[in-house]
Amino acid sequence: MSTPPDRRSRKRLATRQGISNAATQLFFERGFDRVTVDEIAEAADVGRMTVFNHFPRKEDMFFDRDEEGREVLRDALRQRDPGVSPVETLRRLAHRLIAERSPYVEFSARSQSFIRTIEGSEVLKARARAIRDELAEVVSVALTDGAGRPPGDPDARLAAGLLLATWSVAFLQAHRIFRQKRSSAEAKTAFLALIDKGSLGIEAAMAGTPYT
Amino acid sequence: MSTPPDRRSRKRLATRQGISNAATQLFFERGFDRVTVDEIAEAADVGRMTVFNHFPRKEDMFFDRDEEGREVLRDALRQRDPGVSPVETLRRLAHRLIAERSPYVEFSARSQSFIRTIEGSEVLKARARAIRDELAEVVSVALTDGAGRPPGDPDARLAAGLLLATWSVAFLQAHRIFRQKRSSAEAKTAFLALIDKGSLGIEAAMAGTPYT
DNA sequence: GCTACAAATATACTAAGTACATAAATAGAT
DNA sequence: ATCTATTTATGTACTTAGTATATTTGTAGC
Repeated sequence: MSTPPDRRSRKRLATRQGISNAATQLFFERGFDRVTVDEIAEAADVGRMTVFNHFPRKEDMFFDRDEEGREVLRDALRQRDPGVSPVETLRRLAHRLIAERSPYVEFSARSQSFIRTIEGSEVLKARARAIRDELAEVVSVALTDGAGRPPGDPDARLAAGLLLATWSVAFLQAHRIFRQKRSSAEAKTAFLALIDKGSLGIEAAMAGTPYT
Repeated sequence: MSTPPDRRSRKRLATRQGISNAATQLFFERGFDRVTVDEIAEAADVGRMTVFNHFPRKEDMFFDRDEEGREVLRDALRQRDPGVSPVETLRRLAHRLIAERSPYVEFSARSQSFIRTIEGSEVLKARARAIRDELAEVVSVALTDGAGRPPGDPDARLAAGLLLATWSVAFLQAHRIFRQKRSSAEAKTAFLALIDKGSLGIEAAMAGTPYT
């Protein structure tokens, strides 16, 4: 979050931010598929190759903070209370994110345009699914790490898959509720209810494994 | 499965099959991304536009039977014993598919090249994820239909998401086991063990809903 | 054989992404 | 302050998937 020391890095970051900002605005205005990379380069006042230099794929300009999400999950599991199961730890993380009004679980008019932009593009939906799988991999590795087990343990993979499925359904459903009822409170309630329900099931599935 | 009556349809189907066969062989030989549509057209001895006429996207030539999978799930849930829960119905379907040596749950050298081709291409992995979501949607709709509930019910979506996550992890894990141990029997055992474990958790999560 | 229609094909185009070469800016040393 | 090495930005040319549109060819029904 802090500004890098040398000018070179600062300028590089500024260029990147400029591209990201220009791209995001255009995507929100006209939809991801109706914006060309040439237009983004034009709007950001940089060369076309510079765009691809910072963002290998067009969709990376939209999802430019996916590493943050991975970190949140890793941190939560790394610093977990040994007396609390990983699944319960992530359930509590969901409640904490809501309580702290984290932007990750914000259900508002602004977050709606984000979701609607994704839903309007097959490319963005594909990337969102890929990120979901990447997050499941992070959780799976964190689970085996925490339990002193080799990575790739089938039970860890199952737990991680079920967890991300739960979060994914809860997240999307909360956004649907907000869209229908225009109520952030109801969306959050629905989100947590689904997280709790899913977590309960996962704990049951994992009974007897080192991840309980 | 039966041959259509008129010559026109037969020829159309033959053309389609020819393209699909040529494409599949090339994909297996060199990997999906290393085969161009022009080469496929050449190999199938048709024009390039004919290829896109039958398969809107390149990846549709690889996954050309995804509708079958949807049908299997729909049928299983439609014809289920009312005394048996949907989750249990699908758990039994998994066991039946294995018992009947269904090609959907075949773990062999042949199925390995299929999986390896997918894993070697981001495009194919993306399509596989999309199909997973489509299957979840099918299950979700079947669940609400069967329970006389409006589609889009959050609990149904959660159950469907958890189910597909379970099947997906079980499927991939079974293929990993086969790759490591070269044993179809061990792969199948691992597959069913994960299906059973996941199903157990889903039943627990859904306790109290109409889907139990 | 004539007409209607559907399938196959040709041509021309758009846009993402890659390969490769070059120019400009900056850091670090003298 | 200037030279040098390195990083960043950029230009040019290319590949490939996918689309739009028109045209040809083959088949069905009369």
